Amino acid sequence: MLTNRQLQILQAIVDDFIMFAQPVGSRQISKKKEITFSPATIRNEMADLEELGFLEKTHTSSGRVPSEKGYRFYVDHLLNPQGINSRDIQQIQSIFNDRLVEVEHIIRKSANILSELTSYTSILLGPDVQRHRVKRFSIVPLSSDSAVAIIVTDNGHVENRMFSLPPNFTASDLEKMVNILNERLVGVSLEDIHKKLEAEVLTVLQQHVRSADDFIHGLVTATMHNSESKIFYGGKTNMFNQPEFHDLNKVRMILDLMETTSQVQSLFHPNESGIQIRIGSENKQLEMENCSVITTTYSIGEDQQGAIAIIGPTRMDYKRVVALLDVMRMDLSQAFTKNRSD
Amino acid sequence: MLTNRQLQILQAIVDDFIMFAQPVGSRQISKKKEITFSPATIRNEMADLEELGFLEKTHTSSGRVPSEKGYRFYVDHLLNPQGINSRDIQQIQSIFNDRLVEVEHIIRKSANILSELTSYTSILLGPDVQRHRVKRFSIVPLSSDSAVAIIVTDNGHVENRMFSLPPNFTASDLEKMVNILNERLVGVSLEDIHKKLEAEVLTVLQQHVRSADDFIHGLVTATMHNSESKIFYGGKTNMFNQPEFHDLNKVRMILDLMETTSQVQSLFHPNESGIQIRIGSENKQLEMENCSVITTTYSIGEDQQGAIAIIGPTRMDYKRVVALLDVMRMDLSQAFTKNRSD
DNA sequence: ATTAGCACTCCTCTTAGTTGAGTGCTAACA
DNA sequence: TGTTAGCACTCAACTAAGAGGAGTGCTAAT
Repeated sequence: MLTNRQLQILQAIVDDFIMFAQPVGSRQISKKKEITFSPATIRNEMADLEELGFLEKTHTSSGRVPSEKGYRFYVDHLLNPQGINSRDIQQIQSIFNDRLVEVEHIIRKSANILSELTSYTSILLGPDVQRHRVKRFSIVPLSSDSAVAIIVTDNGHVENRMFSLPPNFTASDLEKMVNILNERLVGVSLEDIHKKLEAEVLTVLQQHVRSADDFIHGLVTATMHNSESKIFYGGKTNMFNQPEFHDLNKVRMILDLMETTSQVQSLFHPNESGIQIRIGSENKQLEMENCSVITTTYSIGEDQQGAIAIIGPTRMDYKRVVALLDVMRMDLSQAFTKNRSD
Repeated sequence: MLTNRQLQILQAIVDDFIMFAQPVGSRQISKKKEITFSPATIRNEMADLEELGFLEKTHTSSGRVPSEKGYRFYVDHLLNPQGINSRDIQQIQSIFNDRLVEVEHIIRKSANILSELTSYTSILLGPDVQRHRVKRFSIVPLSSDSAVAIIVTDNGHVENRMFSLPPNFTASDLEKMVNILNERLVGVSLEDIHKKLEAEVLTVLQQHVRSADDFIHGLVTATMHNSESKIFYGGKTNMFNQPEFHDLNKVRMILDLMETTSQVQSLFHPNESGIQIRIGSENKQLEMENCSVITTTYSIGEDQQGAIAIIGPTRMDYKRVVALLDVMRMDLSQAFTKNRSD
């Protein structure tokens, strides 16, 4: 158990390092007004804190730097939630100023504002399209041998896919088909379409429409690799500002990671609620060794969910980011559920 | 006018510098087998070439480096077109292997393969959606007060936009509306929809559908900011490989530029045909001082056009990139026009 | 228990010296 | 007259040595 004084010193060190990115020494700490004891005392405490694993030295006679354990303790116990200033709130509100109807626009704008306010990189996940339900299914023929299948979901999302038509496929065939599909698929979620098609609809179609096999096959494969939730980025190059990322290789690895959808998605932890903080190697990705990732979720409508992530150095301004994310998630959730009941 | 020997030396220097990224000296050149004269002679010629502005020195006693004028001369006069090897061609062909129907998939894959083959960054512009023509217009109501408008174009592209319905808008209103819109809009290109709506359709609609004003207004604004052609990137971080981009600031500026749609679009010169090469400051963007951009176009269907750009250092392997782009544009054009007449 | 004092560490910056690649010029050569 | 060998000179890049300074740990005094 840490003494009060140790807590105070640990906090001062982490705060200072977050601010200046320089190893912090005992004198530096002693100058702060909330600190009442001498550099020598601080040095003793620092030695203890180091022994406990909360601090590290870069070399024998350097100042101290928080360890991952130090950051962890800091965010768990020393992060007295603090409001953000009104200018920040104003900026966030500006997202909703221009009465944008489309979810996508709002999210895109949110990503940009978040990265601006934090000066880190933001990633926003849109709603999970897989859980939308089919509102309307339609097919628009383009030529004698190709057509576009369109699915509109209850949330107004539109999925579309081109496919080729079997030869001698008539307009009435198509109509029958669309009718059958609408009867059966409306209300089914996108993730279930594939199953549903194979289990029920396939046989019905084969009874009513000739030469449908090819067609169905195309349709099934088309619905198989459905699109995942869209990903929006803000401030991709913001990390260049951070002194810890003056290393080309690190930056490159992170940028590359952000191009890989699956990697990005594994940054999120949709099952946990509230705000999650992963510090350095707590992230599964090796590339993220020197990064912290703060994530949270927001709700879209009744049962949809989106997610937000902020990526920065482990020396991240946790207090500010957590506060900002908190406001953001609330505002987004509110905007998207209000929208719906409009 | 340059002598034969000067041409030979200039070519050797540019080739060498492209390969090794090091200032090249007279000895280095004299060792090449196609060079038959001594270092001293080469030094004299180099001095002349420098005076003529084709070469530069990094300091008094360094080897020579091609100037922008040198590169320009090189690509204009010394770039004997050379085939690419069969492995490259095979890789390019692999884009078309898996019978993808969708333009978007092919383009996405092309961007990746191009960046792999060149080890530079590739940017592909999809077809210019603005010039597609409306094939079908439809509206799907989501709730009592909102709906999705969907436009399917002759090329199978789907545009959709949410908008709010005026209160007391009935299903039959909607049907009338959709019928009118289809009668008038089918065959109109997306860029003209806006005009057409205002000029003709507006009055007709007002006659037939009550309380349509709001609706039309929404529709008009929705069609106004239509989406531009989609942009696909390949190998965004490839430039990290180039020694000239070991400078964080340069990389950052270029990456930032690539996030700005308007900037990216101004890299292209759609009116010129064939393959364009912009070297260093020939690019309008300041950020591109140290880059060369090679662009070309490919055709999609009868009258659509896409574009390709490769961004690399001025010390780019022009010969290879030009050859690759040439194959690529042909293959893409062929694939997309074949697809259509299938 | 706290703190002033002090020896010690080691990073960082500066200066000086060395090396080597490459040039330009001159004079010899074919 | 064009080509080339030879040589003095330049300058970036590397190495070594020394000075300065921030910061520590320990001891002894308060």
